[in-house]
Amino acid sequence: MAIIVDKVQKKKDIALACKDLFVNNSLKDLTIAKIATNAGISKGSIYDYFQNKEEIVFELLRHMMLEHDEAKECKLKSVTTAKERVKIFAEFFYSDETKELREIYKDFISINLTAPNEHITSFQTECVNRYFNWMCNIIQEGIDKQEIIPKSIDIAKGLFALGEGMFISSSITNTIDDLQKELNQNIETIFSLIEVKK
Amino acid sequence: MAIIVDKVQKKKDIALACKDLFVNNSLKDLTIAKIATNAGISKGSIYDYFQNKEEIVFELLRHMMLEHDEAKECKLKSVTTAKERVKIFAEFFYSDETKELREIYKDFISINLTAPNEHITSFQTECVNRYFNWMCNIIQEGIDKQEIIPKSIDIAKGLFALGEGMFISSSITNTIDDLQKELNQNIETIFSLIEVKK
DNA sequence: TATAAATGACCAACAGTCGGTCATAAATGG
DNA sequence: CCATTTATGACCGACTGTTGGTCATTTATA
Repeated sequence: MAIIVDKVQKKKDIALACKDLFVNNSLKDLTIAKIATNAGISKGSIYDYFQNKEEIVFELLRHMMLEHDEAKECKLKSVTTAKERVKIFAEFFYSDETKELREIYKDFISINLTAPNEHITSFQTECVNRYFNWMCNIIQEGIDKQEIIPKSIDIAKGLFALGEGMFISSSITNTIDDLQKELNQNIETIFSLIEVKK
Repeated sequence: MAIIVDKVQKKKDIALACKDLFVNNSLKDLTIAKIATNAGISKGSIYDYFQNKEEIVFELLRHMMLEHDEAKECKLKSVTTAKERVKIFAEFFYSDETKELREIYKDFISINLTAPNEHITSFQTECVNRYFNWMCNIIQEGIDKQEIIPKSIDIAKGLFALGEGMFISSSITNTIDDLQKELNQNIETIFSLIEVKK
């Protein structure tokens, strides 16, 4: 009897329309009014689709991550060794292609640290868990192929956390001069320790 | 001609008076008015000492960290091996004694990720750099004592970042069941790789 | 015409400002 | 040495502008 909009699709449209806005502005400087204007709808309508500003960030992150994960999956297939794969994994934290995603990711971390939002984080929990598992699989494959020693599996999650920790540290304080260099050097060293000696 | 208050001391007093408030509330729920009431002064006076809410967090963090670092220094002296020292270092991320400090630390990370605040972060940069160096020294000492192999030094910063990354991940998403267990297991595994074989 | 979508005026809460008040230390003078 | 004046900085809270979020009303379409 009346138009029925696809709420799921519209949420996605609104979030993606604001991508540049979120990427180029600090979350604090962004107002609902600006976001609404940018998305070409009114302030009131924003609230028909999202409960607050934070939810828009989550929606945006969700879609950018899905896109990124597909690209990553492809790239991971293009190499064969566990070490190469781990390095590709670490690219998330410094490469140019993921610059925009990282900006949103920072907003996401920031939101969740200041104002934990139980019901929204489920997707992100899944997502990070998926990364942990992904890393575990890469390591396990390396073990199965006898590239690296069995106990490498014990530091699989740690490898991901190492990247995350360095990323946060270098974002917040300038305690790391060159994230890419530092990260890859750590990976090299760790692999020299876990590689099977022939 | 008039009373001159020790601004440095008063900043400290205000910040410390609000410790419980910051520890027990999410930063978002705290208003300047609440903070002022809690500190026993007026809203206007808050602005005589701080530019905004964020600065109070920084001030508070500064003092809690200094206190924590002294305690840590003591504790580090009580053990002898690099592995034990690294484990003590990692306690920051999960122990009961540092619970309050961690809450403020989370606020600090959150603030800096959403609204980088150039002129204030210098202390924190120093602080984190100090932690990095601290860890490097612990590792270097272990190398000098021939407990661990020379190239261990290449993952010293990584060891600290690993803790930070796991801490953030476990705070944000429940992707880590037991931070303490996981962290110590990673340290054990890494040390089993870098320990000098006799 | 019935109903969902979209709107923007509206409100309450908040951060941050500013003119005014007051206590006290210094200066003055008897 | 004490009484009085004066200068100053600490402190306050009313005020302003901005923002997040609501809701009665309007608009569009099937």
